[in-house]
Amino acid sequence: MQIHISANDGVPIYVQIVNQVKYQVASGRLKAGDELPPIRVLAERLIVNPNTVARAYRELESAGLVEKRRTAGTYVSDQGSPLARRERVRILTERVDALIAEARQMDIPKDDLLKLIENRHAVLKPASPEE
Amino acid sequence: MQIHISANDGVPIYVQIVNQVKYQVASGRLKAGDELPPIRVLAERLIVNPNTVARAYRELESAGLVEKRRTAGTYVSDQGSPLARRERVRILTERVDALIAEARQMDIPKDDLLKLIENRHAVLKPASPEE
DNA sequence: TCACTTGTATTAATTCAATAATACAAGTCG
DNA sequence: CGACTTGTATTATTGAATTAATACAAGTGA
Repeated sequence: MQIHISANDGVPIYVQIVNQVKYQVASGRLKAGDELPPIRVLAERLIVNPNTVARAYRELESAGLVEKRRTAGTYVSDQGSPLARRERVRILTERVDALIAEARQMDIPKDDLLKLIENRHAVLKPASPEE
Repeated sequence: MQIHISANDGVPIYVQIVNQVKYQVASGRLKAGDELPPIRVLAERLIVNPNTVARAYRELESAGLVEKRRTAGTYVSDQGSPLARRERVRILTERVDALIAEARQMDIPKDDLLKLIENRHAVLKPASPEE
């Protein structure tokens, strides 16, 4: 599993790890059952404190993307499972609610919002791995 | 203009001010041309440093919601003006882009996202002032 | 005009999230 | 069984964001 950290992004290291794992799962480069590197191993590779990787793994677990088997490692969970999908939808729902609230504050009607999403979706066509 | 600050929200004071002004403008309680309280007056009322209010006003200005007339006060700008609307759309576009990126990472198709927004919009029907 | 009220700028203190240092707990698997 | 490898917990450090203290600048409008 390849992960790249850029130091001065303003983006916290643990978030960078989370995002890259998420992307690799979504893109199929990481499949259900695949084992992630042990915390210490990845930490050493990234020249980062093990706690930082631990935090990333913790977030990934609570997002339903991976499962931790105590002393046996961390594994990509089955994304097709109802539980994993439900978790993803739950998280996305939070984001959507925030967006709707903001649109309302701005007095922008729902239909305009939907149109905006259509447009941006078209513009942002190729989901690029790098940010 | 009534503004309420809750101390231990985790939400920065200046953000609370910004949000409440935004909401009052969106809801029509503040209209184009209305004058906001002078920085010092609002600061005293909220028992907060004038700089904190100044920051809120600065953000509101750069969001296109208010206009500052140097020594003559701060006024709600005309939200119908193309400039104000363009600014609001610009800000909303950032949020939308982030949401789309997240949905993609989660491998949730556009149509599901749109459906989710429709649903949440219905659920969240009455935009409540309090959060 | 010119005192007063407005927003601005600069610097410091404080708070809090992110990261690190270090030690602990526990299941695996030879 | 028991050493090893795994994730966990606790505490400290650091750095950035928030808030505050204080002084400045400038247009208004009586």
